[in-house]
Amino acid sequence: MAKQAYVELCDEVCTHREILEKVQPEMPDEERLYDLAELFKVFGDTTRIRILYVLFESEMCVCDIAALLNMTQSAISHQLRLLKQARLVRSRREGKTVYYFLDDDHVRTVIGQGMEHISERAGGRKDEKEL
Amino acid sequence: MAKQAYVELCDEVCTHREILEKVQPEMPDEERLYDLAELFKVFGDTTRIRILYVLFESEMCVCDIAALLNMTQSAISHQLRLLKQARLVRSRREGKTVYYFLDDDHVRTVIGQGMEHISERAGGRKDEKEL
DNA sequence: ATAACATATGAACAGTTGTTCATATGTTTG
DNA sequence: CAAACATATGAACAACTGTTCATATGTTAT
Repeated sequence: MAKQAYVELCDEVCTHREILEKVQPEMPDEERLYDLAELFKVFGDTTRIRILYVLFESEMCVCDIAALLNMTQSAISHQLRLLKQARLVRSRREGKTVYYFLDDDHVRTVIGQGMEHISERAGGRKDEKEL
Repeated sequence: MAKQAYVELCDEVCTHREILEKVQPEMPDEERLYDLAELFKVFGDTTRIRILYVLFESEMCVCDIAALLNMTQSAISHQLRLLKQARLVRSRREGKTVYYFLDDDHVRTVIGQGMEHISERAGGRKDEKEL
């Protein structure tokens, strides 16, 4: 009922110390897991996803992205800052305008895998291997 | 200042209709982009990331996950529901206990790529190709 | 049927997040 | 320098999210 002190697994029915001993050493540090979640949070917003998609095609300045996505310059600028902090985009200044572009290819892979995943939904996958 | 009616790009300095015409047809439907962001939102939480990592090793019942992560059964159950709705995990009942396991391999790929991305941070990458 | 256990779920509350608005910074041109 | 333009940023507010608590559902054994 209350919080378990150590790691008191549920009765002995379903769980075993064996699992614990197998799983725990494989877990990354708390800090890494936190950073990972922070990274995915950045992907977890429609505006930012749209920005990234736009940048798939070509580098672009802030006001263009704003125009393309039909949003205010301020909103885009705020989001670009987050994308930059997460190292998903970088920027380059040319006179008054600042061009943003994708940082590395993990962005493409991650988004690509995500797209695949949500696409499978529509497809078959009716087979449940359990009862 | 106010919202642009159509797609009025920023002056003519930086932007061009060409870009617009190139980018816009490549953009997925709003609905897909929304679903994609929703998917990544699911990855964007430490608890859920930790659950997924635990399930990398082996299927597991709710109370075991709760014990391993030192969280309440309720909290884990709520999160498992989200993971299930996102089709990242599935479940299988065996008597009183319900076992959860990873649904497909996109989970591994996505998390793997995410890990790679945050790891590069520590590494080199000091080269800025622009001024 | 009742008790015991594993899981699921609704309501509520605190903490977080995305946008807007106003304004600041930085750059170019006159 | 001042004006014009592109971008950045701080404050504030509404909307959303994760946990907790209480309780419901489902399963097994007595």
